[in-house]
Amino acid sequence: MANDLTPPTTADPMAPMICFDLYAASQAFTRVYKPLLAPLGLTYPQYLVMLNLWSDAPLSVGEIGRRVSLESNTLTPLIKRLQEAGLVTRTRDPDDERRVVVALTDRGQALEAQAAHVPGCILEATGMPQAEIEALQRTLRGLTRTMLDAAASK
Amino acid sequence: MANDLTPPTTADPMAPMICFDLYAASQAFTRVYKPLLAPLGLTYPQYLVMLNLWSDAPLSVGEIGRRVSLESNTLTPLIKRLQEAGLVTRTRDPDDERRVVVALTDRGQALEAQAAHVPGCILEATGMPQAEIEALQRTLRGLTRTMLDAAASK
DNA sequence: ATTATTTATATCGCGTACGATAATAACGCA
DNA sequence: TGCGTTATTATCGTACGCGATATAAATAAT
Repeated sequence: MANDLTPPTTADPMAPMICFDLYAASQAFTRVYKPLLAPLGLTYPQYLVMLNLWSDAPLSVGEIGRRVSLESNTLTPLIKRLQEAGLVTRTRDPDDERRVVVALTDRGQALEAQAAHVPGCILEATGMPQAEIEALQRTLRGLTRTMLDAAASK
Repeated sequence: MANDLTPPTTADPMAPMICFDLYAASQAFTRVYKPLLAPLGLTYPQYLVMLNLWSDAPLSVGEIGRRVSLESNTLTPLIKRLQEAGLVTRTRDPDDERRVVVALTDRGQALEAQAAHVPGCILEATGMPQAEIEALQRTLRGLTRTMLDAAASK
């Protein structure tokens, strides 16, 4: 650790931090999403949940969680906020009283049309051709799987 | 055990979400970092701050914020926790009383050696050769810049 | 059938993120 | 000099993200 001549100034401690680059890119997306989603009254995680409901509602809390990689400790309050906003309903599944089924209200359903322009705006903001984006997605998914496996095998 | 990699359904609403892939990859890193940093008593954002202090302490709050892309609303409580842990000191800059200068304590300084193995563990967990990681970093940094420019120009 | 285990949500606490705002110090200029 | 402006940090409120734990329903085991 102690060395008197190595230059700490030239070595940027953030330079090798791939995780930081991922974080920064993710935050940059959030900034682009925010002005698009704010008029709809949605945060980005809420938008991800609504995307899945627009596609496949009704869905249980657990099924939503599997799709957006969140668990009930995050999803329960998030979905309650969507409920308070009048976008979804939460009801116990009669066939399995453990489950809570989330469905769209008319207002929640109607919001889909108002959000239709969002994906195009995001794609445009990336400034990358679709093929390059898909290549990046493949790289990221492979990396994610490798990291999760590493974390699991400990 | 929350995990979904490839969409088995035809119309997966998450499929085109590059932002979600970034988020998932970032979370995967967090899971690998956590068991490495927990013995040091650090969270990942705290580790990023300490990295910069190990390299260039003392640093003002604003300078740290510029390096880790966080502002005082997040950094002030974070650094106070580092202070309560006995790792750093916070003092007003006599030359400019607006600034708060963050410096390392002996314990904070000593922690660098205990964290020396972390970057290597992360690199190993990615399973990617250094060159490929650097290529990914370049892609992400370009994308980040483009997105931030898009957000600013709007 | 009773008990044990698993599954599905919910609750709690801590630590980020971040927009909005406040408080104080330093600076620019008439 | 005085005063408006900018810069730096802190405070507040809302919303995630997640580990740990709790609760209740469904299922498996004995």
